[in-house]
Amino acid sequence: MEHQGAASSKSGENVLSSIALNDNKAGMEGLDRDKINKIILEASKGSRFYENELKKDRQVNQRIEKMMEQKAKITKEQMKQAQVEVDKLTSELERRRELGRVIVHVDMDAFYAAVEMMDCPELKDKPMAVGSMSMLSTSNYHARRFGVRAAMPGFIAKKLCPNLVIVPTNFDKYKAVSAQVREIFSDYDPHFMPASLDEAYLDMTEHLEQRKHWSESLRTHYMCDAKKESHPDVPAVQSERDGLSPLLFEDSPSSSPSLSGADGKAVVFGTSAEEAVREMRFRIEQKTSLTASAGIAPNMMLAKVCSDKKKPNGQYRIPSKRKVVIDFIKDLPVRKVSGVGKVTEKMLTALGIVSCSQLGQEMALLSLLFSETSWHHFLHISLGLGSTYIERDSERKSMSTERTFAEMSDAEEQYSLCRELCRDLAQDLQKEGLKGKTVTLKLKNVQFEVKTRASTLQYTVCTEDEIFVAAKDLLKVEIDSVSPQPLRLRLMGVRVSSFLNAEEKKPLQRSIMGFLQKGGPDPSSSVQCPGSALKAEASSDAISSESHLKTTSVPEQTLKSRGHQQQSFFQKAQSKRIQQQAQTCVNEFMSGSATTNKTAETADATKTDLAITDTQSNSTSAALSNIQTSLENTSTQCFTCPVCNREIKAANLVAFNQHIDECLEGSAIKDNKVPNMDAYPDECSQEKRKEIPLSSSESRILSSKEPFSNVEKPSISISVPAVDDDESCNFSTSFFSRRTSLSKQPFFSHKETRSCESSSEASHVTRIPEAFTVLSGDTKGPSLTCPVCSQLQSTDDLTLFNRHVDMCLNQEVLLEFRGSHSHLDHSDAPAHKSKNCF
DNA sequence: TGAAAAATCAAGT
DNA sequence: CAAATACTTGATTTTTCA
Repeated sequence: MEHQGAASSKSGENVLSSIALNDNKAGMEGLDRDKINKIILEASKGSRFYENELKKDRQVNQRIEKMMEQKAKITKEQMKQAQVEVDKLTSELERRRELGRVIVHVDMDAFYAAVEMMDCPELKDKPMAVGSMSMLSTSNYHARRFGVRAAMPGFIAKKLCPNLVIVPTNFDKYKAVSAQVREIFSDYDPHFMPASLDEAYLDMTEHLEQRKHWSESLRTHYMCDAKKESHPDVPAVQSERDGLSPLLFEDSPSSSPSLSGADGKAVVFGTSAEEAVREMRFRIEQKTSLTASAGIAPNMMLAKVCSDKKKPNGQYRIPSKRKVVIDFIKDLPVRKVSGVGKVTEKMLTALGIVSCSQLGQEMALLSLLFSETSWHHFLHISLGLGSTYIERDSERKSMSTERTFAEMSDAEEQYSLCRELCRDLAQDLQKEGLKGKTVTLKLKNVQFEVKTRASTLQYTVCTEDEIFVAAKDLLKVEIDSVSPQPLRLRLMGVRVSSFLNAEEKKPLQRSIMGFLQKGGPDPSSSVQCPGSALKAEASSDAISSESHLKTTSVPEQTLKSRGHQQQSFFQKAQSKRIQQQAQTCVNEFMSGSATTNKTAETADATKTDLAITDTQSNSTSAALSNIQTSLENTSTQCFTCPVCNREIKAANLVAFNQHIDECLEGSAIKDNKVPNMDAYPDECSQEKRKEIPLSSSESRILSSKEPFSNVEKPSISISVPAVDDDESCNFSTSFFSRRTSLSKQPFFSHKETRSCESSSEASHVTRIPEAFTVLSGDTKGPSLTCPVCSQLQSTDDLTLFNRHVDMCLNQEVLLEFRGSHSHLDHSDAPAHKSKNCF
């Protein structure tokens, strides 16, 4: 009732607040706001976008209503209590108030637009904006007079200002200019914090301390020149003529009297904070011919507000005195403070709070209505407090990419786009050498409703294929959930997060066994070529010091702490191959079947949670038998023993595995590296799996609750229902792990484990295998044996050795696909990169 | 009850 | 010729699920 509906019905302006013009920004004074809002509304009304905005607005109103109900229930007693707590915290904060630092926030004026105008002087007299017809990033001050501003779609801007020139964004250009500006920043604070390309926080305290003793010459700067150096290809516009900010305003306020000099003239700056900042801005302008605004204050929050105060091309300072700060805060609208957005503003307004002093007065109430973090934030604001310590480069937490497009309803197309996004993202990730465990898919349908779906894997990913495997599953679930209707999308995005933190990134001098066993890539060195998950694994760990070669086990603690996420190098390699194989099978099935539901996921190696049981639907069994058949087709011929490297003709895998076992027994025992195998129960006899966990649960390398199941089987399990105990023995995908628990078990099945065993739930405990070692004999001299081709390598350089193993493994992958799967009509390309998965 | 997922808010362009 | 509202990141809050 008292809460305004989506649109307030007062005097002519019934425009959604979210759509309406925000004219509190610089360059927007004295506009005909009503007229502008009317045009915006006309252009928006009835659109799906607008409808969604209405919907969101209603949601906010509901929240407000809830809040008001809560407020009504608050008792006097509660308020009193709350007030006590607020007062307590207030005096605590007051006691700790820090006024000793000089924090500066610098913000370039209409940055992108200014750069574009510099590059193309014809633009400088015209209203222009940077962006596209669908969205503007920023506009010049000319255009702002028409109400054209950042975050406004271009086609609406055109209605406001038909002559508007829209220039596409050119980030490389902005970055280059930004770099020049940052050079100057670092003269005043080497640890400055960039907030974006055109914004930064500086702590000038130290600089000012030193500056006091600087001679005049150190504070003298000259007009021009630098500009030409920095922009050799750009005509130096006409800044020489006007002195200041010719690009933005003819009537540019000359903020520093000392600046009105002629070309080449020396300008001397004083030692105060204001003078230093003025100097900095002067240098920025001389160097780039662009202007900046700045705020000087005792903390970041205030500095940020200040930099907006005298925009453009001005600066404002709040002296470091408590009283001045309080006065400044008094009438400041809360919305001006960074961190208070549209929604918070609206909620506060509903409580009658607009200014910061009102905020302070209502703190007791707010502490009862908002979360602790929220009201603490509010309290800081109301006291004029903010951070006085500028954080250095904090670690990135996520990376994503998303795209908007014309309606897309075709699933095939959607998968293909999804892959494309994964590819782009993988590229970016690899540029920074990052790998993350969580993959998030973002979808926006044509009604503008946004959905995100995430899945956290047991290991880190960074390649196109790895990300896609997870992303496509998430997508599939969504497609299935509305089928047979199509998903009608207008945006799709993929994000990777949960990067390993610095701790986990520590290379942790690992033993060669650790490397083989757990094989986790060291993300800090995992700059790998796209699509080659295998590669980096080897290189990253190649550094393991030789002195560790003899180590035969990794301390339990270490294993626990480093987590379950890691597969061994070989496990990964194998699981990858298996994955591809499975995928191919499934693809085949899918392409030949009308039932596209549910089955694909069963074959997927990395999905985390699904488990298919034998109670599944017909289509599932169909898929399985199909997979089985196609596997059988390729399973009965010739095998290469990875130990003796000979071609072995075997009737079945059991026979072949027996051969390998014999081979191994021979060499391992000889090397005296075999632990007492009897200590470990024979897994085969325990495990008679009656189900086929083709699913993702198989891919759980380790569950966090099973700290020691580190050698659990990775990746996919395409196992076959237990028929005959012996025959159904599981052929582990995990190379080493199986040695440990199954001396009788096959060790490496030719066509990669068409069946496998033990899902992560397996109760047995597998030990770190000391059995298998790449060391043969002494640790002196070249003595490394490749576990794939089984040949003694003539090097003891681990890097070289690993490279060799890599080659071996990759070769196999290629061979496999060339050979065994040529009969598949729909097979994926060998290593990676098949555009369509379904 | 706690972690993961999902949604929401906010900030910059 | 008409239609047409972005992208990236971090933080916080809410929901869900075991």
